[in-house]
Amino acid sequence: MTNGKEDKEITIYDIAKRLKISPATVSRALQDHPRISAKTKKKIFELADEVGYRRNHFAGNLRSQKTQTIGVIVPRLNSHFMSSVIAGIELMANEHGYSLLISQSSESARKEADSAEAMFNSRVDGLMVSLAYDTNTLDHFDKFFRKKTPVIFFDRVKPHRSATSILIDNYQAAYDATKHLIEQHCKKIVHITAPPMQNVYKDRLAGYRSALEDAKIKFREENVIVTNLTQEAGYESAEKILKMKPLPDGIFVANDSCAIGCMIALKEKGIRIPEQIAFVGFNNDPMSTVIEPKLTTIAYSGFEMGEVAGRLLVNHLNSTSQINNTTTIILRSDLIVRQSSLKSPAGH
Amino acid sequence: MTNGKEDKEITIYDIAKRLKISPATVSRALQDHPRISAKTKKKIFELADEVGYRRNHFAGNLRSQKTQTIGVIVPRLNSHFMSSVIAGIELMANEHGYSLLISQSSESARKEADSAEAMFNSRVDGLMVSLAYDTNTLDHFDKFFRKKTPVIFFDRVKPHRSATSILIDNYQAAYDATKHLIEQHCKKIVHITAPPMQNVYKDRLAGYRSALEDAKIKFREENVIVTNLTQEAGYESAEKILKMKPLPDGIFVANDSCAIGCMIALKEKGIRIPEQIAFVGFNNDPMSTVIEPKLTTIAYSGFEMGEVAGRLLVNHLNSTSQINNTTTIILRSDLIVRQSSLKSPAGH
DNA sequence: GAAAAATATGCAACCGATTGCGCATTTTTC
DNA sequence: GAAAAATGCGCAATCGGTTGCATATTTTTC
Repeated sequence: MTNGKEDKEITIYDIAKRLKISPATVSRALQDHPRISAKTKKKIFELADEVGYRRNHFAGNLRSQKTQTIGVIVPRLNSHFMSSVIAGIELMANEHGYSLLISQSSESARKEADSAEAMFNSRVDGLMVSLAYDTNTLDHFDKFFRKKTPVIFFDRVKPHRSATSILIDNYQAAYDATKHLIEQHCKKIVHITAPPMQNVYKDRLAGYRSALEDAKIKFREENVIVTNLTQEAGYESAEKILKMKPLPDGIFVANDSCAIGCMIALKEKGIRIPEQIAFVGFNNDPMSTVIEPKLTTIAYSGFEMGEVAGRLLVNHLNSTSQINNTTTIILRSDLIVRQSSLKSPAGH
Repeated sequence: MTNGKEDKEITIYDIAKRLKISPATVSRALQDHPRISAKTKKKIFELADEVGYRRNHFAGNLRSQKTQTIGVIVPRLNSHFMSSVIAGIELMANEHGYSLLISQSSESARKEADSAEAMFNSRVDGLMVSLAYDTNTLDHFDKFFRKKTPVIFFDRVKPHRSATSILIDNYQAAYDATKHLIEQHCKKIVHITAPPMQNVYKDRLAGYRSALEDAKIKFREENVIVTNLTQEAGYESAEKILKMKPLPDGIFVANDSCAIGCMIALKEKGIRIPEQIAFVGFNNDPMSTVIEPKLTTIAYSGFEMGEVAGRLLVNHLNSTSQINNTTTIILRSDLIVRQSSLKSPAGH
């Protein structure tokens, strides 16, 4: 069959024996330790290469008590935004020799806690989390904080003195989105969002409110619809909207899929968008360019967020930088104007 | 601060000492070894629980030469289908104590080989792969085959005597899709697909062709448009279509996003869908219900595919079943008829 | 050219769980 | 009641790198 050599794993002991030196020297050489002479290193690297030596992570990690693994917990894996974030994290992690342990909470705080427990037991070197819908305490991460394992929250975050957060300025983004609707002469703007338990929804609500007030439009509780932001929820919200008198002339939704569900329902009822009701979403999901009219939305890159989070964690773990110096990182977001919000003829 | 106990990791030695028994007994008890008495086990479990013992994977894996890790390589992470598959795999893997090492090839055979190499070096217990666009050899998996590490291909597969494949019947699905268009009285049906290097595209092309021939419609090379199946490619393909004389009256696209790109472009040119041109896509992407008219498509569950693949691998690794007995698993797929293909008034 | 400093390598004890083998104790067998 | 079988547990080696400390060798210093 095969060579025979290829079947047995090569260890540093094999290399040491062949070169008549000690395993310690081989180990150090492989780590590019300064105390090993260039000549010896060369010999070792060449032989290692020749015989196809592969470091055994388990032996090394056992000794060094590092796992070279990063845990990632997200609400769900199969959303465009989240899978982009993960792609970004993966890129950074892979580049620096870290592996990813990925788990989803399915928007449940309990499963999030379970995942955290599992991650803890797997002794991940660092943890990245985007919180579930109904997470209202960070107690399940206490173990990590106590052990000084770095934890990074992204997008859906909660402030904590031992953790770093990466997110966009949700307040400002929502302010801009709402202001844009106002500039399109909307007078009655509805906001569809999730329960304001998570920062993202609380801040978006606040931004919406401020924009209204700055334009001397009174904020009204009854113009805020709280849902779970799924596409179905959007569809159902349309009913509530149709019952409003007068009908709103603008709707700002805290996420695109929900906005799209709502638009579809309203269109079925014969509402013209944007003429009767203008729409702004949030996230720049690929779907936002498929719906008709195309959806105005807030764009921010999940991939970039993943990269930033990944880089931050990796740098900290390799201690080129201390994570503690940073508690919050704000990434850029942009309002992308499309037809769904353009009442004025400016929109070519 | 904290208890003090919580800071140091508990090992089986600690438990052994406290109970005045040997670590071997503790180890065996924790594995529910039959030779340890129920009484002893009980004591051990209780203490382990009390002091918060966590098994050290590294020590165990080092000894047992198992990593309890499954490698996953996908073309890209941020597609609805792929992230669903991964969600399915994650579920199964997690349930059985396996971790996932995830990596993306970005549709490049070279990066796929790199990832495979990395997975091999991480000594994954098993590997799941959906092949990149331009992968035309499985040589980069030889190492796994030689080492008898199980490899499962899913969706985008290539037959190999040492690997198992999980996929749908692409031929039949494409046949059904095309037949459906024919039943809608389409006479000239265009097929947009990717280069037929991968099974999925080859089989879909064959199904399309057979359906035509069975309906006594001549298959014409010039009615097949080869692209990379992105949404942009669909958009661009519309140009080619508009130049055809006569215009086709039906288009079967090998994936939804490309179909949608094409539909958007055609709509912009004033083509009426489905009246002038009927559309059928493939994958049942969430976008397919957002486009107008809603897209008829082939539905199959990525989540389920992930679950099946995960279960198969896990069972094999736990040797409750041998994977070698199975070389191919075909999952169910369904034609979902929506407005985009309904020329006849039968549509609801 | 001897002492001091710098460089290069080795020894051996870890890290924590697993497991073949052996011994001791208890139970079964006839 | 002695031999055989079953049960319960411990000893000690093992998996493969890592690293503090010691030792050996070379280079520098004056």
